[in-house]
Amino acid sequence: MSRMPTTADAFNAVAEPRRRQILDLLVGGERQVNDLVEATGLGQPQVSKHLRVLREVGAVHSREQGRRRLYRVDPEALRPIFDWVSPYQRLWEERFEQLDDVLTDLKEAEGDGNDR
Amino acid sequence: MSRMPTTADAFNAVAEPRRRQILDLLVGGERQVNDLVEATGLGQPQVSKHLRVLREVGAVHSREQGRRRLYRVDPEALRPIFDWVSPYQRLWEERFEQLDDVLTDLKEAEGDGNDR
DNA sequence: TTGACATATTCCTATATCGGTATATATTGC
DNA sequence: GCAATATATACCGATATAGGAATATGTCAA
Repeated sequence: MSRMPTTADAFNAVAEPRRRQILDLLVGGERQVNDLVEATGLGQPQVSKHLRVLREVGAVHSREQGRRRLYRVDPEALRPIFDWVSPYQRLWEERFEQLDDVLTDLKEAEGDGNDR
Repeated sequence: MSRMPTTADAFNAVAEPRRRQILDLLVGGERQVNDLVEATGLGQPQVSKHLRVLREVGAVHSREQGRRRLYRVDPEALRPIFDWVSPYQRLWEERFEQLDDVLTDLKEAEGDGNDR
């Protein structure tokens, strides 16, 4: 077998930095494709293809307005990513607190003359 | 060009569900490879290869103990994912609040003694 | 030393990608 | 209808995968 398709889920779709960039641009509001082409510096077909992937995982939706197509972000599709990664945040925060404790202890120990 | 290597960054590394599963198992504490093989049902070489990818992006570290190798998770490597996705959480929460407001308004419009 | 155990690496193959270029499909305005 | 604009799709080429099987490396124990 090969690697999982980019359209398999949000995790795969968002692994590509250009697609994250596009989503970040859409956070500012609806945009048409040409806007995104200009903002990203990518070719128009490339942007359309990235949008297709994002559409297939539900991360964006589009609405037609004459000959242009307006895209908007659907943050709900990214929730599984947030849900998965959130517990790890607790871990690195705990670790930070432990480091903090160590530093506090060092400060206290500094009281008499030990170097460093 | 082709798709970005899985070892390019944490986003690509965790796009593979098996690797997320392995990380989730390691949250419980250090584990040796055979443990992970049994817990995941994957083949031993597959697990070793996944661990290699996770190591290369810094998501796990290993320590040798005799003939076994103990792996532990390093949550810090996942921080960029959390940082990127967090702002989107606000968006879907806002949306939820809006929905909530709508529901509240509907309730109020309904008029009389209904409990929540 | 020899054999059993634990882990990593190599080779193979099918597959899905990504960018680039060219082209197809609408839609608008004259 | 025709040219111009906006977007999507098709085709190509190079590449990196993921699982499977076989093998290499390393360590312990009798």
